Amino acid sequence: MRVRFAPSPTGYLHIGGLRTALYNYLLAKKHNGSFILRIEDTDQSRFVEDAEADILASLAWAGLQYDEGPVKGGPNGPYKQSERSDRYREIADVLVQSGNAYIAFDSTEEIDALKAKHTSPTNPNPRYDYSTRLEMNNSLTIGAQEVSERIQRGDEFVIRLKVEPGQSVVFNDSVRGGVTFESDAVDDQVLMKSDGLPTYHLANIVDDHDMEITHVIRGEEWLSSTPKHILLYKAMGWEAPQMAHLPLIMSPSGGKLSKRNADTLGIPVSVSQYVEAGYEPEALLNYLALLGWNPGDDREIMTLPELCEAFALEKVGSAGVQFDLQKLLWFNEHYLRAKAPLEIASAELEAVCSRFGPVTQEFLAESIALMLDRMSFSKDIIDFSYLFTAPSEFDEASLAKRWKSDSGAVLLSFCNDLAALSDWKAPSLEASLKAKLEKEGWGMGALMFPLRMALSGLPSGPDLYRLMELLGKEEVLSRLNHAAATLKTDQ
RNA sequence: GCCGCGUUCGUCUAGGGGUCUAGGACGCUGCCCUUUCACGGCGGUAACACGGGUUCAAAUCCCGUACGCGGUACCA
Repeated sequence: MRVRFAPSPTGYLHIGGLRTALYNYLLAKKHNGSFILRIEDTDQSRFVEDAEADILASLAWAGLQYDEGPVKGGPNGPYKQSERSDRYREIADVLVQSGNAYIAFDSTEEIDALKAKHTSPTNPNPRYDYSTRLEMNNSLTIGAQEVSERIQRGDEFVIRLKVEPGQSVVFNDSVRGGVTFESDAVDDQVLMKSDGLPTYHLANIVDDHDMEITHVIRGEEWLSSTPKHILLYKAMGWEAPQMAHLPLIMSPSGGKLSKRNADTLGIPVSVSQYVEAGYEPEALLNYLALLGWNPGDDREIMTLPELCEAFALEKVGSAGVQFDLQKLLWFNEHYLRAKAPLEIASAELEAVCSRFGPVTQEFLAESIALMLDRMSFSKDIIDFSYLFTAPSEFDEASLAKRWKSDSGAVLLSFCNDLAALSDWKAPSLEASLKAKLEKEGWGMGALMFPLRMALSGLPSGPDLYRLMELLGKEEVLSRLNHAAATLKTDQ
């Protein structure tokens, strides 16, 4: 089994593209096959300079390693279509020689004129096909002599697929079952553009054949182009690969998840945006795998090897799927909490230090261990500033409600107990606090709230004893004294 | 317009004639845990697009309608 992911460097890798790559990867690995990466850069006008680098970087980030492809190479290279032009030209010539394709000289103006002529309310999009091609300037209507003269002269021309009407093009799709198109509805697609480069349709089938691709897994937007590809394989006498068209990923507002409608909903569409936002690659992959596929049981949290093991094209759904950022977030939180605090700390150390000054990796790891249950992304740790510096603001609403006139005095009184405490560990701190409550006859809230407020400036947060242990005696006493001094007269 | 594909809780889905008073997950929500919040645990909420068939029996098969999506380029 050999599959390929064939993105076009006309933009950064799209989240839907990553899912297509993932499904290809999963199928290949499931069957011990090869996963090939091919760059389809045949459109010079839409070429984006750093798109290819972004595609490679995004796949690497996701951990989808390809067996053959650009940079890495392989037995069927090159893996960039711009470097395979001769081969496409060769095949195009074969198709013209065999009568399955023809040369056309029509200018854009002439084609526009054809369309204008045939446009009517019942036919809003006239095609260049069997019904109109004899009205045009092509090797079907011009003598062979003149055709070669015009080519000699340097006239621009394209090569079009000659689609004969009256045939049913049938193919089996692994996701959708049998699909039938009538050739009457297929136009004489351009195969070679006037710039000498192939269109997707030609390059794609030539490469898939030459690279011995056995399964084509791609987005549903290609479904209606498939009859052209089937016809092309037939014209060349090549066996077509097994087809599988994946359901499209839709925006919650409807339609394809495009840059525009996703951005307004706060949904990133480029993989690089997910990298930047701090998503864990395992989370994105796991979420994407389940977007249109399921393992056939109730499992949801699955590692890449588990996904490979369970994957089957037959379990891929055929209806479009809506992207749900909230569920992705759930996956992300799950994977984040499964990580070692020290590992997260090493990733975030630089950012934390540059914001708050020197912090040791050990201290950061302990802070993360304390905060992990309330983090969604590893970078969230930086938002808990009170771990690294004394609070400069205190939540006014809860202060007004719960800071009593004696709260400052309560804090100072407890400070005396704490100052005498030698074992600065959470259990001792808890024992000390409870002893204080008992001795003074205070309720839990009378001390807990002022304490939390003084230490973090917030009415809620992590376990206080552990927080106090983490901050250390000196820092805690300093914050308590400061709060008692500054907050006492407010109310 | 034409061609193609699709339609089960708000979302992702299980289901493939009787086991469906339709299961799981996210979300939302109640309770428990807890100094608080979060995490976690236990509950709740909510769906077979519609209309005809076929059948003893239909979410499941067939037809039609509606709706959605894709395509209709010298873009991929």
